[in-house]
Amino acid sequence: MKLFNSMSRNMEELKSLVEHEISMYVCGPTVYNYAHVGNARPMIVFDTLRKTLTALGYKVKFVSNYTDVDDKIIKKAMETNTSEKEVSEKFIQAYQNVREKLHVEMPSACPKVTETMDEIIAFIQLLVDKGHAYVTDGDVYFRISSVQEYGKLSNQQIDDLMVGARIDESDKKENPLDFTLWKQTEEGIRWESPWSIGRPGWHTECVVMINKEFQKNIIDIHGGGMDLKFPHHENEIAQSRAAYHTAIANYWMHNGMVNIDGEKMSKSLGNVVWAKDMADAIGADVMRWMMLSVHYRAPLNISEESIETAKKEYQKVCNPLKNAMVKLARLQIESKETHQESLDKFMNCMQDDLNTPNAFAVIFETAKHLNTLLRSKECNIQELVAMKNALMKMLDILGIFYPQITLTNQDLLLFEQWEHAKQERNFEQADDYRKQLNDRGLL
RNA sequence: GGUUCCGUAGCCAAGUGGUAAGGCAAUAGACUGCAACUCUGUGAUCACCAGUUCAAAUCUGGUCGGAACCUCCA
Repeated sequence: MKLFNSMSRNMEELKSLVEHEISMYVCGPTVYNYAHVGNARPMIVFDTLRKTLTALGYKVKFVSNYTDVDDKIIKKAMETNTSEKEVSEKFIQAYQNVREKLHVEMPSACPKVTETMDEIIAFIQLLVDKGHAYVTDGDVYFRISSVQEYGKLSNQQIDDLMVGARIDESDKKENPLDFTLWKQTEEGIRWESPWSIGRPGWHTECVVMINKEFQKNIIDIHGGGMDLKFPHHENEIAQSRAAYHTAIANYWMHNGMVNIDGEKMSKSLGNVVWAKDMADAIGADVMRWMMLSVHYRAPLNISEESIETAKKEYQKVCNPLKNAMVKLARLQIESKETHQESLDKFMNCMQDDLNTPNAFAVIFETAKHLNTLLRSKECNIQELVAMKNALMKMLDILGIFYPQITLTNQDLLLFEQWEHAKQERNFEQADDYRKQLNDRGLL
């Protein structure tokens, strides 16, 4: 498996820490609203990576967090006159629903900030003790200057970052780039700590959760959206370096952003699309199809046209699959025989940094092969079985579902009647049978 | 201002040194009782300029155009 590592900006062969096992973590959402289609992309991308690795024989432990403590959640709670817990619980549930809807396998664990508070406080204390963090008026800040290689992931020089850094409340910070580990607060949900009553900063939770969930200071893969590279992931690395001298993960993966009709999705533009709405409107399979038909690192533009194309393509692949299933069911042939060559070709694409566009080309090729077999007079049944099974396995790895066909005795009879009627050139009758079969979803 | 990425047929999109995958659309055929499904054929020299090389879409330099991040958005 080759992966593009954002840290080295190079393609690298994946070597796991433990043979045949992969530990991976993907930054989850702040649960103050529904998941939008931008949130859906990392869900689908990393779920596909997980499925691919599993297919390659790895045992994958996949963790993704929920940030359930944040200014936005507090704001929402105050606005709606509820508690932070009610807000976060609601949207965590909504997020889980979206996962389910999109055929995304549930993570091995979904830690929450509120349930990791003791560890977070202990971790901050560790940083303070080691001199990597300092306390000012009840706030705790990370001391950027205390670690080497700050800026390596995002490939930025500290001096350059300084130029763009926001200079406010800097009277409290030694350096404008120092980030908050703990913030003293007067309102909203808050916890007692050695420094003040307050809340943790955003960048600490992921490091702590990784350490806690995996019981390790370093994991194989850390993923998230491009926009998290800086400062979030950079800050995670800084903290891990400070505490444990590791970069927290060996491979950093970042998915590209989603645009709607060529524009960035944002609240101000008013073009935010909720993942659940799109899934309901076009179906999970078409949605996955669309998202995976572009390489995960490239930006993805969603438009009416790209949706229509995905729909047609998905349909085009399902048709021969369904026809093959019907044909084999009528012949009462069941076999697990798989066309290994096609499957290997597909897997090679997937192993090339998840090159799903090329993988789709193999899918189209396989579908065409099926069609050719189906329309030939002397259909090679053995090959039909093998190609059908190969195609199903490919779609399984992409998390794309397809029709499942099981024929009842009545269905079998209908097919025979239909064919008989056609032979007799009784087209009225034949069309009636055809309609019945069509209604049963068998044509 | 800094960093990164991108510009391939009408559209989407692979390929990153050896004479341009795939899909959608279009078009011409074929199959078919009709329809649907399906099959076959047809299209680009890769933004522009200069250079390196026997050889470049692929490397180098420049120009033009677009995007993201640097401001706790995946």
